[in-house]
Amino acid sequence: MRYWLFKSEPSTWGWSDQVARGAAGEEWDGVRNYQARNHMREMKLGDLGFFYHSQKDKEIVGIVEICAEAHPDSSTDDNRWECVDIKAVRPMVKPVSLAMCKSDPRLADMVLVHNTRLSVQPVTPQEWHVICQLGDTLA
DNA sequence: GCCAACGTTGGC
DNA sequence: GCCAACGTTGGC
Repeated sequence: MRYWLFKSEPSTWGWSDQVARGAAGEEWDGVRNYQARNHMREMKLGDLGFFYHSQKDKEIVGIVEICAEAHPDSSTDDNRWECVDIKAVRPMVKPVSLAMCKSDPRLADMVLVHNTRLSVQPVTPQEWHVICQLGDTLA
């Protein structure tokens, strides 16, 4: 089991949109970055991820689960691009802000802290548990 | 709104 | 194959 982080601008696709899809989940489409795509190719059914709001909020707001492994991105005919499907599992009891991540020494090496532009990122198990604690949320 | 970081494109 | 120019993202 591995852990991930999905970044989205809430005005485009936010946590409430994700929750509205329910158990059916939704394609994480539109990614046009090789690093991000490669991470999605590594994802397995049942892997968990954080859902992060970029721009205005800058905080981790929920937990999602991979409900379909990598497949062609239906938003393009270009077969280079693939995506996974994710479904909402539960919200963070308390959102964990970027500022909190930056100020916690245990999260100093987190990709989110230091490669702000990558939209799909790996999260280590240690980082996963620290953030769940900060968010008062069940890992 | 600005700017730094990063990825991509295209000329050579 | 290198590198300058350009576009995009996202934090501040």
